[in-house]
Amino acid sequence: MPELPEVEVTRRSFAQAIEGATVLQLRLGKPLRWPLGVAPEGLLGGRVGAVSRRGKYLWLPVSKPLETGGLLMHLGMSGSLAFTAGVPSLPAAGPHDHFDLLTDRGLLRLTDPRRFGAVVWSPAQALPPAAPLLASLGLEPFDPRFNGEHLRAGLSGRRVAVKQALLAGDIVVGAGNIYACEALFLAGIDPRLMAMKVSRPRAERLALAVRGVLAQALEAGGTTLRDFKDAHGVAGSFQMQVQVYGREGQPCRRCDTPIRRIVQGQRSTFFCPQCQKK
DNA sequence: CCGAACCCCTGACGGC
DNA sequence: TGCCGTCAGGGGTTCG
Repeated sequence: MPELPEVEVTRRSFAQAIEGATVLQLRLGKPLRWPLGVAPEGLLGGRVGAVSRRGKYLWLPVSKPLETGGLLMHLGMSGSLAFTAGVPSLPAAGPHDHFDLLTDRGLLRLTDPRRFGAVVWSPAQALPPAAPLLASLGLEPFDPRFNGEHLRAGLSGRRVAVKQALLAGDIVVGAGNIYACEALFLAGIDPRLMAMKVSRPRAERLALAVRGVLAQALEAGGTTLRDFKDAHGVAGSFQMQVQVYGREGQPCRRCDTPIRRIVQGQRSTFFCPQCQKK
């Protein structure tokens, strides 16, 4: 469910509140994608640092006098984080609450029905770029180095559809299924176009569209199609601005042609057959 | 190395 | 109501 804007909105909604907190208790529910990788007691007494983000991963540093590391968290398809200030002890956990970090500032709780999400301990001081999970990630969309040239270089030589190349996340991170569809619409590019056939000027447009749509979504607090909420339970509103995603059969907002839905790499793609060209 | 298929898991929804 | 197929905002792993 969460793409970069939702993850970043989540991060911003609790980073300040939890920074400097002391870990009092850690409770695990059902297993997530991978084991935590550290004994929960090992984090007790640790101090929470500044929460950061890489792609759709959150990094929550926890330092102790003798050891230091952090929690690398991913929300998968159905995960969300909630931070409740001033919780004195662990409240009862629901069937989908799989990770609770109780601190002296409040409770950080990961709820994830499908359990595609993850919380993994990494014994690193800062967000570890070499961590296996992060090693092959592309540039951040707001990194000044992410531009049309970078995108064109990343797409070159690839025989997959441009939509799938965007989703792969090794050129630029953060655009998931919604925003990849939206960016391709904004750039006027048919999602089925082979990646290597995207011209230089179109790569420029696409880079701007990717960055633009993610920025807009961020500003709108993310997209809430069904259940996204930030760490304080606030929903996003970008769904109001969506041009193609989830709009199969409905008229294109620009030209009235019915939006089409196709399947690429086992995932739905929505596009306007009139506005988006090969 | 690349690309495609498969898989993890649960819930919601539409059709019969 | 109940059952079944389909779909879902991600992405690592495996196979050809």
